[in-house]
Amino acid sequence: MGITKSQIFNDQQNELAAIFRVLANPARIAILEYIGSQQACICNDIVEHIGLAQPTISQHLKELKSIQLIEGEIEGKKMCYCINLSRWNEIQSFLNEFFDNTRINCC
Amino acid sequence: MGITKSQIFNDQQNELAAIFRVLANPARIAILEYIGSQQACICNDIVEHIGLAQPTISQHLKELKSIQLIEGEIEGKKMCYCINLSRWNEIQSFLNEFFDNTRINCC
DNA sequence: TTTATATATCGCAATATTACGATAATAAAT
DNA sequence: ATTTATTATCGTAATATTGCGATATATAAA
Repeated sequence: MGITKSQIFNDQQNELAAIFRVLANPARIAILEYIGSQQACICNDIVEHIGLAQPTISQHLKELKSIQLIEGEIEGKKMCYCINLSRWNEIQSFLNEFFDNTRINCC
Repeated sequence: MGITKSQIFNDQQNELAAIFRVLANPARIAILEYIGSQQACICNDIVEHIGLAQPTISQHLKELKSIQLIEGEIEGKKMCYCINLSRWNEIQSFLNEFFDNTRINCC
């Protein structure tokens, strides 16, 4: 098999897992930290800062965009990426809800 | 290549990614939610509740144990799993730190 | 219009993950 | 001691992920 059986889980569980999956890579963590620390967040700067090949970074940025964690704005021939703050906060709350609701009984 | 280049990232980034990786699966989310909702958390109950094969559940439990999110206690021939509350809280704080520290400037 | 620069996409190789059947290991019950 | 019940491990097939070279695309500069 090898494929996650997402049909047997509910939307909230699948969405949580999807968010965690995007965050489950040190390059993407590093990219988010770098974007968060910069005023300007030019794609090429990210490539140089992280130390992975440009296509690799581009792919990671695409994954981060897929859950709206970051947004890209065209600036001439450059691309300015930034964190989507409202989505950032929304995801943080969503994760905290999961941690808070699950922290209960047992043993 | 296909392997994550963890050498080029720092410990905090790698640890964050490792935690997110364990959480990045709806079956493991469902297992955690189920364990959190029960007083007793017998392995076999988890198997029946989730609806995946017993070896699959056992493997997921192993992953959750690998980051100390849950603990298993032998009770006769049964196994009682429970959430490790101090680790649970520690991880929640660690993730919040990441979200809080990264939520900055840009655009 | 040609050239240079910046980013995205394609295709592939190397690994990692998910799921499960078969089976081993363990402990209670008979 | 044998059987039964519960959980773990092994091996494997199907897929997913990571990373990069080659290349396409797009815009600015010359």
